[in-house]
Amino acid sequence: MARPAKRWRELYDRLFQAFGPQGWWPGETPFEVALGAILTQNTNWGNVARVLQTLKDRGLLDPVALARMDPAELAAILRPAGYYNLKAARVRNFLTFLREHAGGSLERLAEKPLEELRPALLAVKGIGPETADSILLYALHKPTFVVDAYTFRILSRHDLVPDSLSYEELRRLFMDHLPADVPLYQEFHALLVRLGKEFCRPRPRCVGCPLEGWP
DNA sequence: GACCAGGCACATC
DNA sequence: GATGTGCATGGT
Repeated sequence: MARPAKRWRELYDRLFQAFGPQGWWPGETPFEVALGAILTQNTNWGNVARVLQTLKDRGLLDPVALARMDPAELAAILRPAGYYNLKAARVRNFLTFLREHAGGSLERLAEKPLEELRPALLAVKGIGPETADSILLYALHKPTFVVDAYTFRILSRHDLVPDSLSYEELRRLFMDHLPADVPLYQEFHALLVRLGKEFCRPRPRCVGCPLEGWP
């Protein structure tokens, strides 16, 4: 988008003014955040929260404990989050990645630079661009922008970008027009999700949307 | 009962 | 590169 950098900041300011700070991501530890990122793929967050609570109650919200579990048993616990067989495999792929790259520690993983981590995460089967960027931004505090279905829908519905953009193109637009600021990226994405959930839904169309009349 | 939800891999053209 | 399909539960 040929839109100047000022416009991107204005979009953020408008959303922040409308909704206030979102305090994302929900999760007490970086590992819980990363796990949530995988489990919420194309899935309502409420279903994911239920699974995370079960894991927490059983003392399983831990890389070592999860890796020790029988795969079928893991899948059974993930059931409420949907795609449970698929997600059990994806979680296990991530655990293997974590062990091989950082001895199972997200704190140690965070010591590596973004430029190295992003391609490495994307190489994990089951971790695509949105999941990778969510883990990087919210669990590892790396300055990468998270694009999701809400982001596409909001920007295209309000004619802020052409709807032909790819994930990477839209991500670059945000990053090229905003400073590499982790809290800013975290809030911005969270605000877009908030807007998407409350107003910019598939049906009915936006009513009373804070972006009406903007720019 | 249809539609939706903070995707991804894989096949096919 | 674009498009179609399978994966699955739970809320509205």
